[in-house]
Amino acid sequence: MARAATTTDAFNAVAEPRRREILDALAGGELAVGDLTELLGLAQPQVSKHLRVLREVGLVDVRDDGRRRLYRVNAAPLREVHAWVGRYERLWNERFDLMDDVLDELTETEAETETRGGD
Amino acid sequence: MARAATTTDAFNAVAEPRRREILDALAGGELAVGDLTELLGLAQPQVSKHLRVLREVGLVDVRDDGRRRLYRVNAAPLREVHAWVGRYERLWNERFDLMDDVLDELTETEAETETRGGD
DNA sequence: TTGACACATTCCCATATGGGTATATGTTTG
DNA sequence: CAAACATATACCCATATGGGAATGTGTCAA
Repeated sequence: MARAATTTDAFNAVAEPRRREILDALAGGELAVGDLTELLGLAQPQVSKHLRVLREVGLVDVRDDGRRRLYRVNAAPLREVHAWVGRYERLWNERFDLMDDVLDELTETEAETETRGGD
Repeated sequence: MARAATTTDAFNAVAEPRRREILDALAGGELAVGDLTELLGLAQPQVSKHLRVLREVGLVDVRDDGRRRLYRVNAAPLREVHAWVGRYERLWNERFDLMDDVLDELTETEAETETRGGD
């Protein structure tokens, strides 16, 4: 099997930096494809393709406006991502507590070393 | 260019469900590779390869214990993910508020419709 | 030292990717 | 209608993937 499709879920869709940029841009409100190509400095077909992926996982909605298509964010699929990552919030805090302990120990060790006159 | 490497960052590393399972398993504490293969029902080489990816993005640390290798979570790299997704929390809530509005409107419409005696 | 054990690495392969470029579809204007 | 504009799709390609299977590396026991 190969890597899971980018359209599998929000996790995969959002792993691509360009798609995160698109969502960030759309966070301010509806934008047309042309606006996005300009903002991202990316060619139009690529933008359209990224938007397709985002649409397929439900991260954006489209609306027709004459010959343009206005895209807007639908953050709902990000809830799952947020929920999963959120479960680790406690862990990375603990991690930093541990880090502090280690740093303290290092400081003590250095103090001892200096007392002994170096290695 | 092809898709970004899974070892590029936590976003990409965590897009793979198996790797999320591994992290979930390790959330309870240190585990050896063998424990993980059993828990995930995945072959040992595959587990080792997933662990390599997780190591390369700093999501796990290793420790030697005789002929086994104990892995533990290091959630720090998930902070960035959490931070990015977190910016959309307000948006998906707004989204649900809008949904509520829509539902209200629908209810009203139905009420009218019933008053008028159906469609 | 040999064998058993635990894990890492290598090779093979079908697959989807993302960018580039060209072209199709659809809409507005003249 | 044709031309211009906005967007979507199709195609080509180098690349990394993740699983399967085989093998390499290092550690413990007899």
